[in-house]
Amino acid sequence: MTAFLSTYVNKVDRKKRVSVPAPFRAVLAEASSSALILYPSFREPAIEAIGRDVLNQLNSRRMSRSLEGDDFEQVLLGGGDSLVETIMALVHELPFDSEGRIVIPPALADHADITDRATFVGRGNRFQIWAPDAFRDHQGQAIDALRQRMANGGGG
Amino acid sequence: MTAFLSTYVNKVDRKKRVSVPAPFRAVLAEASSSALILYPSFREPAIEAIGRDVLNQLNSRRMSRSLEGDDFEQVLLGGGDSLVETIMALVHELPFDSEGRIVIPPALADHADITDRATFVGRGNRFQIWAPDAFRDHQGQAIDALRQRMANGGGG
DNA sequence: GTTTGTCCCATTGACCCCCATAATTTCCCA
DNA sequence: TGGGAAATTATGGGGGTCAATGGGACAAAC
Repeated sequence: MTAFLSTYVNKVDRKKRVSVPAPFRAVLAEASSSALILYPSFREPAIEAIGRDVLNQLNSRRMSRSLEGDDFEQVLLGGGDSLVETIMALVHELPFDSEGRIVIPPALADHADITDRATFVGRGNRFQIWAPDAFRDHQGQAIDALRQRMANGGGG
Repeated sequence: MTAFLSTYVNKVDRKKRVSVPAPFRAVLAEASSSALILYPSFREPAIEAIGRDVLNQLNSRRMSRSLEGDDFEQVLLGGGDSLVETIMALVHELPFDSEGRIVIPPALADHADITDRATFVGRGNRFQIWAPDAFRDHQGQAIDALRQRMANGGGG
């Protein structure tokens, strides 16, 4: 499985369109469905993005776990995993136009404070979309924290 | 698996291209994918380099571990391993041209202060790319430190 | 009628492929 | 062992291709 790697900053045009970086599109195209799933991050002012296939895997795994445990209440009424259930409701499935662009739904653009530019951040199995300034700050802090951790005898 | 060994200094041409030493390319070609992954070192003003297959293994292992452990939060929002997630964003996957050259991304060239020449340093499982002057200094200090430690009765 | 959204075409600039050359190394054979 | 030929490697440059971006046309919704 190829991964989402690296960071790209693309422009949001006046029609609110933004190109998804070609390497990310290529990763999505490898999966059975190349559709794109977006939802807000709960930890950060960012949009999370995964392929449709990941969501399918996740849900079938949830279902089979409930069935194997004879937890029919979970299958019929849910309730055991509020994080996943909440995210399922917040998800947007977006189509690409013929040039590989998407239109970010206003609710998500608001959440990440994205206006005229968007930073696409590879995270391996998924990627994120940030407002460029916010991401710079966030990444700087993350790197500082890691440097500290490694200087204090951490591995890596 | 054969290892990255020895040190080579190559020229960066005016198109910012630089040949990866043929012995290093040969090591990469042994893997399923011969693509090259670069990312900044956190400890030194140098670029770290590994094969693409290493990242693939790392990511698929992360994904299957999360799914099998029913850690859906990790799949959807990440957060369990800030080192890996941060590096995924800093990574660049570089293609070779038909002559075995790469173009070092500006962000990485800046980090290592590489302009017209680049030193390729074998480190066994990975290799590094340095500005030649910086590497000379660094290596000199490393050797001095080792001499001291051994003179003081230290082990390897 | 106005607005929203999607499809299609145009432009530009960066990147990658191809070709060429020179220097080095390897190989082969005497 | 030495010398020459062939292959490989490092380097330089031109041009075609593709990705990112912009804008217009058409259809659907309000």
